[in-house]
Amino acid sequence: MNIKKIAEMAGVSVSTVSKIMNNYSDVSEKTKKRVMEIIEQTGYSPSNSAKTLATKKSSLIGVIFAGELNVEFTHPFFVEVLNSFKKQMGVLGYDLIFFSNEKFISSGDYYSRCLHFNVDGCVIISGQKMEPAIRDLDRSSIPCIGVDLELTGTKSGFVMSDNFQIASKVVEHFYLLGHRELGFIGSTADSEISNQREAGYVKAIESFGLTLNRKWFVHGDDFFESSGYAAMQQLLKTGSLPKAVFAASDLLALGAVRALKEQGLRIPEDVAIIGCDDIEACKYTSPTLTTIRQNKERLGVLAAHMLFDLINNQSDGGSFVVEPALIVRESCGSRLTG
Amino acid sequence: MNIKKIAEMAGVSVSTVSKIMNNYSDVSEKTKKRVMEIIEQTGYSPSNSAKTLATKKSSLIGVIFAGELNVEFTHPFFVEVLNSFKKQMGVLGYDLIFFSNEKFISSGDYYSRCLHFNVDGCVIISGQKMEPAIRDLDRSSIPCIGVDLELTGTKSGFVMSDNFQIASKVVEHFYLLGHRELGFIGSTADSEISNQREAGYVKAIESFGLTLNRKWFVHGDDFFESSGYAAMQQLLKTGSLPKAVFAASDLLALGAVRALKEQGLRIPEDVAIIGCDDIEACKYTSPTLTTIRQNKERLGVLAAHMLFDLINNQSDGGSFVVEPALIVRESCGSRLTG
DNA sequence: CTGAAAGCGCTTACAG
DNA sequence: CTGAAAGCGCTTACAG
Repeated sequence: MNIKKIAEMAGVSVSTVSKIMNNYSDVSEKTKKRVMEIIEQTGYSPSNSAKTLATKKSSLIGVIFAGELNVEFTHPFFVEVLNSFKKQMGVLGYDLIFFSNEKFISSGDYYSRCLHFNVDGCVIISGQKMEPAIRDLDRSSIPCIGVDLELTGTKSGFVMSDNFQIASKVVEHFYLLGHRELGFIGSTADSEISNQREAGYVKAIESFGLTLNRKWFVHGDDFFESSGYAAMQQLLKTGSLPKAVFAASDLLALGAVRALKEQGLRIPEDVAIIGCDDIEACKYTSPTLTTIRQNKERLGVLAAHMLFDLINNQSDGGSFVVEPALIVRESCGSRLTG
Repeated sequence: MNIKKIAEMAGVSVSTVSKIMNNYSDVSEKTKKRVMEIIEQTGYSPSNSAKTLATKKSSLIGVIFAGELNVEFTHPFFVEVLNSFKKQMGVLGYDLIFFSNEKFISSGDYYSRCLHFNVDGCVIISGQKMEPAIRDLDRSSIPCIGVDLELTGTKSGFVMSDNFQIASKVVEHFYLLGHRELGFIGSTADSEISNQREAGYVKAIESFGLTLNRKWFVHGDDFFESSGYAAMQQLLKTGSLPKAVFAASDLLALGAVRALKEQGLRIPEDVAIIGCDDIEACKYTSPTLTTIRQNKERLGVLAAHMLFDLINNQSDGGSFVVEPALIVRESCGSRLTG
């Protein structure tokens, strides 16, 4: 079934059918109705490739996981942002296409992939480090929104949680619980997100008038559980432990918890722990994990609307920062103050 | 940049460039080399829409989550299958497109969506219940692979874990631990997967010569934690508890654990629990959860290869069943036998 | 081994 | 309000 057959069946021209499908006003109600009925009956849906070829618009949004090849769909934070993004983008009339990295990651040529598929825009989800190829895309004329990734191109924007505020809420919570000796577990120096959280943490410690002790700051190789475990072991080896530790991700926190438990240490009595992300597992761990929740749904919805506006030239990009929330569970004990 | 410009730059015809791009043999090495160099330099990538329009092949695979609108990317089991599927499909030269349900779920017209995008094939991931629209797709000439979903069309196939074997391994484990009073927590009667696991469980109980006690069989509204919690509360209310419970998903199991703990009951001392799926959280819960691991990576890889063969007419569909593995953790106690 | 031309299914000025 | 025709960027018989 194609537009020509529909036109024949309705006894009108192809142009007229096209106009009706695209809601042009200069068609009589009568022909419109007749054609619509035929479209309805036949279940006709215009070929996206032909339409794309003619208009240079595909109604497709490219989804790019920058950096970490093996994470993608299993990353608990991004997947939730993506879920909300997809839903909102669907409402706005777009579908999502996922670029397979395998063949292209070496050349890393995301830009030509975008041209290849004629995507109307991209959402770029940050991995560990920024690939140069992402910069090319950012600088191009293709609308891009970064999630937890600062995109600065003229047709780009980004959304992220306020990492400074995240850190500040953590320090405040520790402070109110009476903890003065604070440690940190982060990812590698490559990770923008980890660095921001660390910088915010340092800043907050200082602004609360607490002593900053760098020996309690350790780093893993990524944001995963085994890195947190290794990092805490590193701390344990020094023989000196902080009273409270902020980990830059929940999985890092859970790894740290495991290392502490293995040494017979109690949480929160011996060491209080706060994670970051509020992944589902936090509720089921022992102790349940106090953490910072990012508003993933809102991040996804914002990303979708920003991208939509960028595509339709109703925005020049910019950025939105979403406020995080402290989720108090068991891993820090109860508040001492009201 | 397009094929015409490449042709001009190389001083050859468009046809020749096309042949080179598509690895036709009847081109001289000399021209081939010259053209390839120009393609390299310019970073030219042919328009997918033009190609699709001309060939009726898009190198795109449609991904469909059938049924559950809100689950999608946050479903811990499917997301891992999908990750492996995507990777393998990428190697085979395909990209993935995700249909937005929002506009179409009412009409549920997946088939016309497939035509719209000219997808070469589809992977359909089962939700709670089977939508009629999936049947239409299954019956169509578009190659489809179901994941945990029995597709029977002539151009269809499916992969799933052996649910009978899952149940049998659970019963065996309970049996060897000395448990004779076995309960079950499932999802709704709509769920094919839950039903299969239950049927397998019943069969295994009987073949082990144990007494089947239907009063210990309860069902939630879905596969999620809160359903498991509610289901266990239902059991608790009856005043009679089994010694061991198999839940059709890990989240159901975790909900059940929560309900038991709230009543001061100990796991595994008072009730042993086995879940299903081996989601990440199992390792972090208290107690850690004994479960059945489905080989998600293998399911994804198999789905990809089966779909590829179906697309290339090298197969008539069929199905693969993947063997599950029992993962022993703390929620059943230690084995009493060797 | 190379190229001219028709065709894929749309949209969009443009003419009427 | 309606339609003929060119064009989007490819591929593919076909002729040479």
